[in-house]
Amino acid sequence: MKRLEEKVNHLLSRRVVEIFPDRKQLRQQLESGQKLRLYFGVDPSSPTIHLGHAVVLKKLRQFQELGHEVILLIGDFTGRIGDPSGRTAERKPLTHAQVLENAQTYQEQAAKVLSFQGTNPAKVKFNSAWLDELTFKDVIGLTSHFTVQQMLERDMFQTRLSEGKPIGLHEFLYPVMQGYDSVVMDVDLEIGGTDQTFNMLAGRTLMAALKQKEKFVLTVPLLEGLDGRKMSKSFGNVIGVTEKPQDMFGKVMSIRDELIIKYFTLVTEVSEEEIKRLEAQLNLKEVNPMELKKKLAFEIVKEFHSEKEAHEAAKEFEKVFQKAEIPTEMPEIKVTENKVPLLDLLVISNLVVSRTEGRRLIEQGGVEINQHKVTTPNETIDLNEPVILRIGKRKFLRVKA
RNA sequence: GCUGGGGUAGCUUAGUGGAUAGAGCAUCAGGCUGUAAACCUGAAGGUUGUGGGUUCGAGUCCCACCCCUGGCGCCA
Repeated sequence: MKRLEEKVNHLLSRRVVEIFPDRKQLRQQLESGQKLRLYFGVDPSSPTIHLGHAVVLKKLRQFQELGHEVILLIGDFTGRIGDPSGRTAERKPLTHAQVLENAQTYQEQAAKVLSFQGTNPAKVKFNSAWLDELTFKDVIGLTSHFTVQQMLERDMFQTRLSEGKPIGLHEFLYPVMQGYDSVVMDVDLEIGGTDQTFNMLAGRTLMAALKQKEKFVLTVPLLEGLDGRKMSKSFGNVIGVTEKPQDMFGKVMSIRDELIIKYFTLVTEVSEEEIKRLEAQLNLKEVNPMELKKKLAFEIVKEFHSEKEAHEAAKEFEKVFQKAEIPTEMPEIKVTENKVPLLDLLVISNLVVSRTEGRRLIEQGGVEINQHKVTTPNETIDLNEPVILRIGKRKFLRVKA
């Protein structure tokens, strides 16, 4: 029993921001040994599951390991309507085929963290299964459980109201839809990022009204992306869970120092005591943050790939970026001529979109051939021997005749 | 029905009828570094919502249309 208490403690502390209605009640339920049904809903608009999602998935995984029933809900219906919480007005409606395809890759990606096999496999559901079936009458019935005042409490709406910006009526329906998900699946708990708090709480309202039942809500912290803003596809600052070890390692190395500890806490399994120790070292400047980041990158690659690949990625990183050597592997193209103008080569190989861009990069000193900076744009390359092209810091290409 | 604001780069926007439409953020490259961040240098990015008109000359003025949007009225 002691062990269960410890696990529950851990479950409800790390990677947790808030618990509704309160932590104590959820703790009691969990300690009683009762199995809960819980879910996390993802928006299928972007095909990548990134480390931000992984934080939530890890929380689900913990519940899964304790024997609770976990559901990954694909918001395919919601995805087809468009997301109101951003001001991204237009969002291409997804076709049914696209949704299925996304769902497939979602599950594959989520499988990096969650288990979909074995004794207590996580389930995948689609909310179109029930949302498509609702009649207008049903919808009105659902909305009658909310007041406009409740909806307006939402920060986002308050802000827009005071700025005189529009609020679409349909935007009030999103929380209602999400809430209905909870009711249909009859869950005991919903987990999501703090940005979803309002929507998840709407589920509590509906659950109480329609099923006279308590639904817990647990929020996890949002993970900042490479540049410190919220990790989001539209900012281009994401690290995908299925990215190649090399890319993953490199991207982690490029996060700002202030995020190191947060990343350790949220996306690795390094113990909290160890993290505290690292944080102290960092604060006392006993360690070069770069070294710590290498450890972080290693842990993350290990987490999503394997220890072996993490070692390799670390080695490769040191080789290419710290010792400025040539990577062991790189893409390769073959050309038919023995002598090719450099600008043509850059365009053919898709390293640049136009000759102008290629010229610019060369003039700025961003192009190397066999580790020598190219200085003149109108150079012709002799391909009797294969050459190695480098554009910027990261792009390499081997060219053969 | 009445009325106000707006549409210029991926985003936010500046721009008296007068030169090649300018800036910040984001992007890309270089420098400094630790592939950090910040900073410095440089670059790319535009059919100025659409179509007409006036003019030597229109982002700017006129007309029509399209799109976004605030408010009022109509329901006591």
